Amino acid sequence: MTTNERESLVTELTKSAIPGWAILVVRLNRVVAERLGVAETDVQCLHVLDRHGPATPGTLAKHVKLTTGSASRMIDRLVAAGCVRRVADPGDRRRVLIEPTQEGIDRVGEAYAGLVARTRDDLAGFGDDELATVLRFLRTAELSTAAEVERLQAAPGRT
Amino acid sequence: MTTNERESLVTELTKSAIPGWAILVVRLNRVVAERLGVAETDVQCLHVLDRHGPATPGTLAKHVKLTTGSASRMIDRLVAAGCVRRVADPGDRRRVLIEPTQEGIDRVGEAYAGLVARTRDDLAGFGDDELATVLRFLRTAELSTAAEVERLQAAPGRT
DNA sequence: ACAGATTGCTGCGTTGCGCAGTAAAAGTAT
DNA sequence: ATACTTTTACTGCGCAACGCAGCAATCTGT
Repeated sequence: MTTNERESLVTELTKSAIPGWAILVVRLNRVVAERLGVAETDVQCLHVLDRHGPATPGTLAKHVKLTTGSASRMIDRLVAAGCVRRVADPGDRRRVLIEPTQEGIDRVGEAYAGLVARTRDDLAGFGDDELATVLRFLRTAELSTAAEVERLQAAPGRT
Repeated sequence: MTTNERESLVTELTKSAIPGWAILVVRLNRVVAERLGVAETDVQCLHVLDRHGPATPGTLAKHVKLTTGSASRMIDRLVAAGCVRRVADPGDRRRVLIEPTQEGIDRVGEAYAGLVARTRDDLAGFGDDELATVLRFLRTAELSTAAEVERLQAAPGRT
């Protein structure tokens, strides 16, 4: 039966392939943080800035799941590392906008250059429609993962 | 030109889709660790045990990129949390094998049950051949990421 | 103008981690 | 058989990241 073959494919994806890659993604994050000389959370912060543009410390704290106090320290580290810069918000003088410096952008880009090159090589083995399929999968997976993160954070106790 | 379309696909994958999902994977790891009441590294250890079976503290330390001393503490935490158990190796009395307990397996399974369910729903929107494509991509990505992690760890300074 | 909410920033304690050192067991050479 | 080296896992110690609680500055609504 083809339904069994499909089921085994789905199981292998959810139980093996996706977790298998996820383990390495977390580990890569750790190695990159060490290389950049910042904490793991700081790397996440840089990614958020890269994807969503400048943000306030409070917004960043929510994105990387930190308290505002810890976010202040995180920003201190990133400023000390020369990766970001604090900019006063002219409209609201309480607010401070965090934006990446060119040096920070370059440093992150260099750290991931090797992986990007490898990935480009990998993708050469896929057809155009296959690339579209992979992209579609990644987008949906991102949404589902985001939703699950949100749910788990909201859920108070066990289950 | 179709080569430009393909190039934009590749760029979107390497610069947006893959990092976008990776951010959430790291964040999910953090949330799951909080839920299980252990450190983030401990969750990685549980994944390694789940994928490769029982291992010694030294092996686990290498897999999660920790010193043997820190691995001892990590195992202490996991034992205290009821997730793993120390078993003496009869062949080599120096060695200790770490194996997950049933409770640990169940706890981890429950933590990821929601995401697995969502992912299964997502995969329902893909054809059989598309699932095979996604699986193939994830496997190659896992290998490339592993190679890059290895390289970055081996590389001493900048670059 | 006044009260309350929002935003970001500091002490303090907790905890995870690396480093250095230790003990026990296995391997190896004379 | 004995002595030396290697391997494996486990402890003090210091450092750093994080949460919590509190604070000052600023904005907003009446």
